[in-house]
Amino acid sequence: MSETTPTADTRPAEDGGAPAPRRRVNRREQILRTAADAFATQGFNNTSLADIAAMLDITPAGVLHHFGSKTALLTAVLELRDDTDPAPEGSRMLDHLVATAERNAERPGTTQLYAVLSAESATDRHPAQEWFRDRFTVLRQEIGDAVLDRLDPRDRAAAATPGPDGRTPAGEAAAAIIAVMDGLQVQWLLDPEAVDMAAVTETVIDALVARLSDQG
Amino acid sequence: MSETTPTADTRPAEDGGAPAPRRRVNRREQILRTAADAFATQGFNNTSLADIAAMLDITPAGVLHHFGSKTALLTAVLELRDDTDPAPEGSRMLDHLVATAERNAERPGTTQLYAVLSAESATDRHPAQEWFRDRFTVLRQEIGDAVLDRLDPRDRAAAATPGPDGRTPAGEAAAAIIAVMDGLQVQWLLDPEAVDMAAVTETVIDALVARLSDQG
DNA sequence: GTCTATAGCCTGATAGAC
DNA sequence: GTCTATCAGGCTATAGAC
Repeated sequence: MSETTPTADTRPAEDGGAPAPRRRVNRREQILRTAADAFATQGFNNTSLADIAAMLDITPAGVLHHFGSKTALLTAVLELRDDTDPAPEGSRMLDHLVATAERNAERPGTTQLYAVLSAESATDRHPAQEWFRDRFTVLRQEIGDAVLDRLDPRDRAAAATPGPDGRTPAGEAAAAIIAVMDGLQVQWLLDPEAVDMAAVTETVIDALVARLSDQG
Repeated sequence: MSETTPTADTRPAEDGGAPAPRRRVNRREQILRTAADAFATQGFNNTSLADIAAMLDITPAGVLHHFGSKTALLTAVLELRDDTDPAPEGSRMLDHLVATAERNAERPGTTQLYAVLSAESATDRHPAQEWFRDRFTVLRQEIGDAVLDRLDPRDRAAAATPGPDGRTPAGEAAAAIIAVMDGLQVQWLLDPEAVDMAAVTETVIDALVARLSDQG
């Protein structure tokens, strides 16, 4: 996934055996990080190329050179995330989610980026619409599996059985867990003192798992 | 809350005893509905006064005449809601929430309006920030009370007891319920087939109430 | 009370310099 | 490969016509 193509600066220095100090990374990546920051704090629609350009002391067209369009820049920003967030498989993933909620409270920027953009993407013909739809589909699947993994084996079959609408109880629990995390982010961004994202996430996961275990 | 000031058209007709047919309502309200629609489908930042004006066959300035600024128009749109959504008190409110989720699936416009705007409001200095912060505060309180109301009396004290951070278990459950509803809306807007908002909302409410009952 | 004309700024993107 | 100059169009809001 590495869009991180090194420039000449990353070559070993010719004047010695020491590794090059990487004074300046690729301009492209510099723009990417700046844009992520701007989209997070202002939303995509409300951020202009001029805003981003100004932070880097170049002109808007300078930004466009590297990405071609504002939409392409957004796509690149969203894909940036995949590198930095490795999710474990199986039932440990649920613990990972709680840890993520905890970490999110320390990184308001990233939290804001996804909370704001995911909702914004639900508007007509938004460029990030497909990206978020796919992301939610994958997440529901993965977290649904993780929920099944945590269940007692004899409860597992029932939770994995689709109803007439094709949805499984485990899948619905997954949708709920994702929804709680996203919804809490908005509440927390507006009023950090009012909610404890990690604690509430954990409570909901436990409550849902307990419910899937009690059914019989 | 009635901003609905009737115009001359709503006077009883002078030519007979029959009530006036109200052919045309206040222009202001006409604009309000159109704006709500536009904000819902495009987001606030991505909607121009020209968009709204075009739907009414007037100029952007014609819109501004009635509200003074685009921000004021947004505020008016948000306050419109209060008229049409009476929430019952007590534990019946939880049933009302499930019913609301069900109704939301039939009104994509309104659903989108609040899902998109609430997240968008979490960006820097957004004009609707205070409105949504207050709204969430009130909702957490009301739904927290409703949760307490549904509990068995002997579980109630524990659920209403604040921890060291000042938050009560019932309040956290309330935050979770609101979060689930909001988060589900985004998933549903992006992929209506993938989630059943009402069913999942009900599941989460039941699971959380059960958990608050089981604690001892 | 209702709205248009117009101003003045800001937008994303193309064409082309180095 | 990196970026600036420039453009045509869109933006909100003021001033004032009816």
